[in-house]
Amino acid sequence: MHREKRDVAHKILLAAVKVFDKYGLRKTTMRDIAESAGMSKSSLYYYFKSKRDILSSVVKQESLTLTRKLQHAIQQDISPQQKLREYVVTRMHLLFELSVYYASLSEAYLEQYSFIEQEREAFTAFEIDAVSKILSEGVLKGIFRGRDILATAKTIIIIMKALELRLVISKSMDELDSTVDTMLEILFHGLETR
Amino acid sequence: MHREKRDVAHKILLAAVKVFDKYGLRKTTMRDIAESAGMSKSSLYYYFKSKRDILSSVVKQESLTLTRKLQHAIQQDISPQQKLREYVVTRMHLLFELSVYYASLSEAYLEQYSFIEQEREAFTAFEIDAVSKILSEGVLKGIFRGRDILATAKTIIIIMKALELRLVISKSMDELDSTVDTMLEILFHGLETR
DNA sequence: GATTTTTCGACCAATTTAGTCGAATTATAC
DNA sequence: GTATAATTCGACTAAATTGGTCGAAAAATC
Repeated sequence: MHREKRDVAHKILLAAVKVFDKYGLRKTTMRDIAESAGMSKSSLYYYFKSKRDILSSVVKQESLTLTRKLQHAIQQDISPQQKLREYVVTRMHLLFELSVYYASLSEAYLEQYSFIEQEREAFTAFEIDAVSKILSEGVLKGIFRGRDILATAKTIIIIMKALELRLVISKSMDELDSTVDTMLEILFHGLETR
Repeated sequence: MHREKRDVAHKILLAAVKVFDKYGLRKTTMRDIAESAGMSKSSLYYYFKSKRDILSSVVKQESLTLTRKLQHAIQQDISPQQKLREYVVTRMHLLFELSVYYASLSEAYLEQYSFIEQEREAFTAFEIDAVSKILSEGVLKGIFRGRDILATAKTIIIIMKALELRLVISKSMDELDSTVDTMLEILFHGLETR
């Protein structure tokens, strides 16, 4: 019974993602989610206490997927350059897939939800940590210059945010990958010791 | 002054298409259109008397583009098979571009608007006429079998409606084209005199 | 067949909606 | 310049839609 309750809750979240994708976060109503999940609006409230709660659950779920997969991508036994490349590419592909999370980072109307702001900050902290570690490792191995690592990490994250814009992504994924290649090429030759 | 009034009206329609695309027909509000057009909601009513009027104008405009380009595609001096191919391919590409028109054909909520129903019927009539003519020409030239042309045309239109589903289209356009090729291959060998 | 879990229709207050109107602003004509 | 016409907009309304509640009906479990 506990099992089943969780299953229904999960089904609702899947339905929510579907309509969030379709209409955007702001335009999606509880009625939309209910219809998509194939149940009445009232029943939704048996599993979630508000629309905010549903959105929060979706965001938390996608957030977990994102950080887990990013973490995994950079724990491979590869060079710091390859790690940075893996991080950037994986990050972009995931942000494209995890569309609700992406929207939560970019849609202005969400400022009303404090948990979104928290999530944004937590993710930024995660990114700074992850990129810094890659840079540190590169410096230790004599591959990257021993610059101010924190500042460098923040710069790289800013560049990634630029790449993440839907404008860039709306082209094909292959094209995106080669854009990343080019960018990383430039980035590396600025970073590596000569 | 007459000139400028039409320009503003046109600007509003472009803005409307943008937000219709973004939110869908049902979810788009006059406020959304006004914001997208960079003017106040009230001003919209100086140019259009209702949301229905705006939607109607967009649909009529796209409808004209669609039928004009389809007409043009089959007036080339090519074989009946090539004409049929041109028609199917052009139709699909256009329905993808003319997204509001596409939505107007498929979104259930629009049943409330009678002009949409009229438009659907008019387009179907256009299609039956166009495809029938291609088939007739083929029969005259001894290329297609002399079957019941109307029934055959209707069947082809049904097949096109299946291809038009966003499911198929969401793959790449190239893939779509080759799907069409394959389909037409099969279709022709059933139609041509052997 | 009693009890607990789950679903839902009816309902509510608050917000948002399409659409109106008259006054303010701007452009045009004289 | 100033009268006149074209255009914009803020304030407003009535109706529809919104997120959310509640208690009764179904289903599932015991």
